[in-house]
Amino acid sequence: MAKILVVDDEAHIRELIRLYLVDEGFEVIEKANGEDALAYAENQSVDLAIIDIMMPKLDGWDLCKELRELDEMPILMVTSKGEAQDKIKGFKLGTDDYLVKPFDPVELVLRVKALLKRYRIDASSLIKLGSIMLDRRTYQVIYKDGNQVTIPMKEFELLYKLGSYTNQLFTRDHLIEQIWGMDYEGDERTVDVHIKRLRERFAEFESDFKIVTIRGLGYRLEVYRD
Amino acid sequence: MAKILVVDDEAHIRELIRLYLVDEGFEVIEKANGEDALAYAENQSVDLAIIDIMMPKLDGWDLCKELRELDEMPILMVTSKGEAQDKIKGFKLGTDDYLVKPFDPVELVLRVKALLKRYRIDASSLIKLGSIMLDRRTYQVIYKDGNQVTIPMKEFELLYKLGSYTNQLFTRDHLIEQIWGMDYEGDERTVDVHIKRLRERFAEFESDFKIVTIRGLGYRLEVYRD
DNA sequence: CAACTCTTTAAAGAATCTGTAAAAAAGAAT
DNA sequence: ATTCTTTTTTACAGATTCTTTAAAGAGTTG
Repeated sequence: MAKILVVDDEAHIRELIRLYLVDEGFEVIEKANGEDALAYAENQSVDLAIIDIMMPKLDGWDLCKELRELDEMPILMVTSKGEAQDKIKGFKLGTDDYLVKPFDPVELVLRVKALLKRYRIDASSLIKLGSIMLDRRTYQVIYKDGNQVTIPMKEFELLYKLGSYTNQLFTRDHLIEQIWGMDYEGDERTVDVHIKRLRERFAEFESDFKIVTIRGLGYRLEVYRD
Repeated sequence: MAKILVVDDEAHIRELIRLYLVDEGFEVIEKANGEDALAYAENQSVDLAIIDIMMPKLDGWDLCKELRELDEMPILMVTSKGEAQDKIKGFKLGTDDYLVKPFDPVELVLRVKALLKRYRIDASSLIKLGSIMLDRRTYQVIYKDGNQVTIPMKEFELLYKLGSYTNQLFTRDHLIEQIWGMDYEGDERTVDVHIKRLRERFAEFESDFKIVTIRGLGYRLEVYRD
């Protein structure tokens, strides 16, 4: 399920949000201030962020801006009453939706779901590639017999990305931007090497799925069975 | 490419927007009022809408609301100066972005692209030639059974070009200019060789489509069935 | 710190694609 | 029927792109 970052300095508000979201099967990460939230998002992927505007250290708007630079994720702002002016500001910064405190938690859940849908984010963190599965939460490969194995991070991310959109072409550019980050300076051939290792590692599953080279363009993952 | 609905009662604004968008390869549908726009969107699929707020009949906000109910499409609002209040209203209705007139067309294009990316929309340009299809995004041939195959780039481009305007004559000159670039120095016969390769590759689909030689002039692609 | 794994780089080796040139075939024209 | 023009076919060499390998660098762990 989707991982949601909840940033608010009031613990009871976070608790309230968490309760409702967890109930819907979402994974919730709580942070009390923008700084902690940013530090987390820099290392871990987050599918959606719910951010309170008024916060110590890094405030909601700045966090929003920073997150936007990290990744194209949907952001839901929470404002206190009487901050109308802030709405416009948020609008400009590219917030996707907002709620005014006090809000109905049910509406929060609805909006979260709508945003995930709008961003075409597939909530499940489990991907099935023929007889194996990839679990994004643990970065593990799960075999049919239930065996779980950890594989190198980059390899996992690459396979996971390709597997998230089977049959779709990914250019090396695109993969590097998505996995290594847009500021990556290195060689494009790095992708090739990881692809090679994945092919090697999963050679025995050739009849389940295969990474296909599209000459001059990139790679594509084909799945042959469920 | 993505199809964009432009709704504005001022013809010259529509014209301006159209010029820039078409230049980027988008397909543009112009409508002068909300009613016409809605009627269109109800029957034809649209990837993104650019809507002016002030319009006769059905105004921008109402159109926005109606479109939202039709389909989850990104909407870019265009406001005239001094309608600050409207921004908040639009925000609530779930507009995705906005621009204030007069705007820089280049920025419009940037925002359109950002929205399409955010919504994960990349309207692929598919061409159908009898029982096979060509996907420009991936440079691949898609067979009826769903099999996707990569063919050499130049061959693909040639077939794609011919297939984009079936039955229309293309001189070698024209093809070279379009595919190889106007600065291409090489021999015209190169086209012939690629045509030969295409004919060979798709020999089994002769009853679907065929590349016909027009002696002394060039080539033409005929399609025999849908 | 030494051993380990993971990641990246660099470069050689493979595979594939592309353009050329020339021979063969086909189509017009005389 | 012969000649001329244009297209098709063939084969190959050069160019481009991908794969593989090996080794260095970075980061971790005992």
